Amino acid sequence: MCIRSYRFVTSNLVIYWVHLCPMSKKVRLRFAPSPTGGLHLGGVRTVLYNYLFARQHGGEFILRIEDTDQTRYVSGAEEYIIDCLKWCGLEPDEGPHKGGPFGPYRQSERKVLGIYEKYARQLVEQGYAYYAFDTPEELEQMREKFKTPENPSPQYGHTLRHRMRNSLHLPDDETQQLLAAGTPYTIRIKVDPGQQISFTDMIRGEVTFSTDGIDDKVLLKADGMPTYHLAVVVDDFLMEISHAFRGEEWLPSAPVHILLWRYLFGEDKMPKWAHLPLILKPDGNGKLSKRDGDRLGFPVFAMNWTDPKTGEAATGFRERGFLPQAFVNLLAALGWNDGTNQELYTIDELIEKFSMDRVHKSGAKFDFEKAKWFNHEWIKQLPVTAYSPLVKALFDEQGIPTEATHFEKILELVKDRCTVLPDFIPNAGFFFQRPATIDLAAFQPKWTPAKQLFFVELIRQWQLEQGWDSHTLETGFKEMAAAATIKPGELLLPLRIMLVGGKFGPHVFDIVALLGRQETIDRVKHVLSLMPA
RNA sequence: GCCGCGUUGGUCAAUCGGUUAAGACGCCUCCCUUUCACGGAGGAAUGAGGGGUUCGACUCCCCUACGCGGUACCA
Repeated sequence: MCIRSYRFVTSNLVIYWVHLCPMSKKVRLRFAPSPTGGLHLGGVRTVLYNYLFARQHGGEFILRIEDTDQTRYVSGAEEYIIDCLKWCGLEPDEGPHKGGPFGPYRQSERKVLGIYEKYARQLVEQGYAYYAFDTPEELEQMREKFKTPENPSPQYGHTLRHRMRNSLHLPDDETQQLLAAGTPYTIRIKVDPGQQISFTDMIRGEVTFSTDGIDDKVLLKADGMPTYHLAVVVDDFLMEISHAFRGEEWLPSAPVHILLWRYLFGEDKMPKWAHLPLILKPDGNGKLSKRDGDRLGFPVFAMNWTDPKTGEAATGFRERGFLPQAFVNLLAALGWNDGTNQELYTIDELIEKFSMDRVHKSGAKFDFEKAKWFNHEWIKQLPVTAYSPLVKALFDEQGIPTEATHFEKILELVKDRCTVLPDFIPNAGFFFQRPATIDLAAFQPKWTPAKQLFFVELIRQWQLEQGWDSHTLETGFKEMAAAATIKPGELLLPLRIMLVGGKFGPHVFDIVALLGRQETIDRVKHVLSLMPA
């Protein structure tokens, strides 16, 4: 990049640019999920904050698939994640699905290239890591053996590693023999006690850990795959990541990553870290999980997800009838605000106003009521053309014909009363097909022959009616009511019920106008025929 | 157990040492609407506890409690 700029820039500026180049790192962020299942609310929010920061700084947003655990790999999960990002409008600039200059973007493919192994061996040579030959069973025995009430989970670290089978404590020739014999091994980082490791988190400020409590994490697994710890730092370096935003659950392992940066690439090249607060379950405590959604009746995944192994299905916000604009908006607001009273933001406004230092430190309980409020607001504010195809698809699914020419006018008329997209069905369905049930009981007790007569006369009038707009229809109706000496209120409710089937819906004469002359008359006639003469 | 992070109404939250401690969701009341919503006007409801520092603490420090996260050849 520097070289390319060189040609187009005057010599004075070149000096400036070349001088600045190593310092002013291009802004590059990444979302690095494991393809193990549905994309959780918290995951999408992590994506969002990454995306907003990247866009705000004219940088790039990268998708990297961390599929280093073959036992947890779920087929289809990667495509699903990509689809979710697309639905949310948070599309990466680089990723496994579209390539880019820093590929491959799947860690399993990068592993084949020997990338991680190279760095793992380098660490061993430098004395920062070592070979460990302990089998899973041996590790289990160790944990069992050294477990005490005070220390229920003994760690493989400076206090215990001398009792284990590793290149640090085995005689050199034995290590060489084991290696030569092809004995399975892992490579573990050697963490020396007695050091303080500090770093500045963009949300939390300075955070300090002592190496005393950090174990010798496995870097390279026996199958040759890197663990997360090795893979993130190697890939963040190789992909020139400038800022790494991830969930708070990673905070405790940050010191391991910092050590790795120090040993491998230099701490000065390390991305700036931010550990995002968790999204908590609405009741009680703890991380929001899919189970909470099932239990409390709301989605936690962005889109529908069915686990291919278990067949277990989970509904998504999309299928529940959320608009992506609302989904992104509500996620942005969960843990961040700009200090004003504004709550509704477009993605462009978010890009402009988002700032990491206004992200909360503490987790937020998810409130589905508030989430629905956001959606409701977006349905009301957006022009119906923004979502009418989605609504049409919903009607199609229900087998409700929507050939009516006024489709969008109808949606416009009822959108204020729709919180999620499927709400359009009960609120607008009666425009397209006659109500399945008619709440006769609501007006039958007060029904009189005079009213019956009024409606018969009304039909006759409407057949002759010149104009067919809401206002003239209403005045005509009221005049007739006056002539019949019946209070309009006595007639309005029956009319409404004849047309929509119940006590709901927009202004009656708006309905009459949109329904059209023939259909309105037919519906009135039909109900009249149901009434005792 | 140990390590780390956190703690303002039921929930999301503003405040960055001096305010009657905003606003939103939800809830309640009223108005509008001869339906139901939308909308409008009100209302109830908050700084975990204890010590400091300070003329003054929700804001700064310490302790305690509580919660969360981590403590895997999972991410």
